[in-house]
Amino acid sequence: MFNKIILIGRLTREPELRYTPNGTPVSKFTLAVDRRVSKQGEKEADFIDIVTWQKKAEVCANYLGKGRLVAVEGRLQIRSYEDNQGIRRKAAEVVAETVKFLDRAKESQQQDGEGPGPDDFISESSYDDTPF
Amino acid sequence: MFNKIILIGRLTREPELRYTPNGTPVSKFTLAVDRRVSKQGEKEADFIDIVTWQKKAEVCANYLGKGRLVAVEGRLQIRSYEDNQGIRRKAAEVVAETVKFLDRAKESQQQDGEGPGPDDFISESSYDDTPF
Amino acid sequence: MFNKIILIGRLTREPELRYTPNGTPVSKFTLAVDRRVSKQGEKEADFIDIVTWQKKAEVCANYLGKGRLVAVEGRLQIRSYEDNQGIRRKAAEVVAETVKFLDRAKESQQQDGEGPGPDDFISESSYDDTPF
Amino acid sequence: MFNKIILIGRLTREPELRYTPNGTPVSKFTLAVDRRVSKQGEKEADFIDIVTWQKKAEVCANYLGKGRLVAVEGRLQIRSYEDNQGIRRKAAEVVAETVKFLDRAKESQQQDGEGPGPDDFISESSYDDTPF
DNA sequence: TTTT
DNA sequence: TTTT
Repeated sequence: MFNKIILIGRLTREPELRYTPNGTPVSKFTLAVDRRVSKQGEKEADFIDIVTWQKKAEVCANYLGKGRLVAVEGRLQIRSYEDNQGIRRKAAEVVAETVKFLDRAKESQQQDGEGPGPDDFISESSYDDTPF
Repeated sequence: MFNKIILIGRLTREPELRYTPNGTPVSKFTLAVDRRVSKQGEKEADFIDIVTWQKKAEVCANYLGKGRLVAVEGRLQIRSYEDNQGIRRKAAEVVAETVKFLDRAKESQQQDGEGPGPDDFISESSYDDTPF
Repeated sequence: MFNKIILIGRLTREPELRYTPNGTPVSKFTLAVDRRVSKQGEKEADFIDIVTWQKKAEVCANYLGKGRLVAVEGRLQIRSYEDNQGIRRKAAEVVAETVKFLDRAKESQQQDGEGPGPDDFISESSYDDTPF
Repeated sequence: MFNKIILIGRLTREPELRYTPNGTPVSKFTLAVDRRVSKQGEKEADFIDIVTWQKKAEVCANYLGKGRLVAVEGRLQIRSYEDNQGIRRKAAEVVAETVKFLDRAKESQQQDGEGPGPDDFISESSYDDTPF
């Protein structure tokens, strides 16, 4: 009925971009979201899978890379499936509605020109091409 | 770094209450969070596991039951573990900081008097006995 | 860059519905959002102005009334204006993207049939007719 | 009953730090939160007042400055008061529970050593000294 | 000005 | 495995 999650964290790897049979772009990446640091100072993190669709998927794949700091707004989705050994598993992933870039790419990471920086927004409404 | 989730949904079962070896109460339940209804009107839901600690755990166990409507605010936690067949699994659960009751218990569900209703809050701060 | 607010509270009055010169429906109402109850038990609330546009505005005006419990998701907007005495004022209002009905209308409040209840959602995406 | 706001924006000025008669630190600053950029590309922002208390107030005053990028989590509070001309006014402000620094201070802004950077959190729970 |  |  209501399902909203907001995360700030860093990408643990390059986003991977795929296309569904009918050509819809999907990109996936994982966010390391640090937990409150404990008194002893050990750093712990939750590694949270993110999925984005459509134009956002392509923008993320083009401009984001390992280590980049982003804010993600979306909903938590739980999928039940069978892995290739026939084991029943559950997957939790955040379907991103908005991905905000909070730092700039390092020189070495840049692919084509500047790309969006900390003042730009990759959101459903601005890049919207969703057919639903 | 930032991890906040807000859910509204219904309990799929009675909360289960346990105690850690040192006596800390923990309660667990599952929330059915309906997704946006599709055009064809089929209802789909995400079944999201919730964990609460301390006093909140006891209040939830005492007053909540199957079918009750609640709002939960907390953080998404991803744990990695090995099940009893030695299979590596990941568990996603929401650690609740606040649980708000959005409807009243049915007559038959009430256990002891009225219990909290839609204007009461079960939160970290109001019932707080956390030692950390 | 990111601006998201989530409120649960009760309407302090009937929503008022207007139309802009070009015919866009706008409805406004105020939400009483109770603060954490203090130890002494005095109840305090924030009275927060809500604005909704388009179809949502009409649905809210048709089905909501004084005392109804709702969840609102939106963004906080600060407008600066001059009142009719020429005094510079600032207005804070929440532009609602989603309004969720969390209780049912009382018999006496119902206008036409049942209307949406605690499992229905009035949201941008479901009732969308926004031209932007 | 539930009141949660999450903002990402930049400080429009240095935070101002005061103390209540009984010595509690309070700091105030304003956040410029850019709205979705319109098609025509004109930049608009909401200027939102933030209040922080206790240790957080001092940390913000010590380490934040004009232009810094932060994430704020808190609740929206509406206060009614009379200004010094006797005009009835309403003030909207966000009482911050958590302030997260999303960029590093510029060389010239640094006051004492490094200070918190994009991986640190100034939150109720970590710096907590609240007597309530 | 305010809701249960 | 699932709630209204």
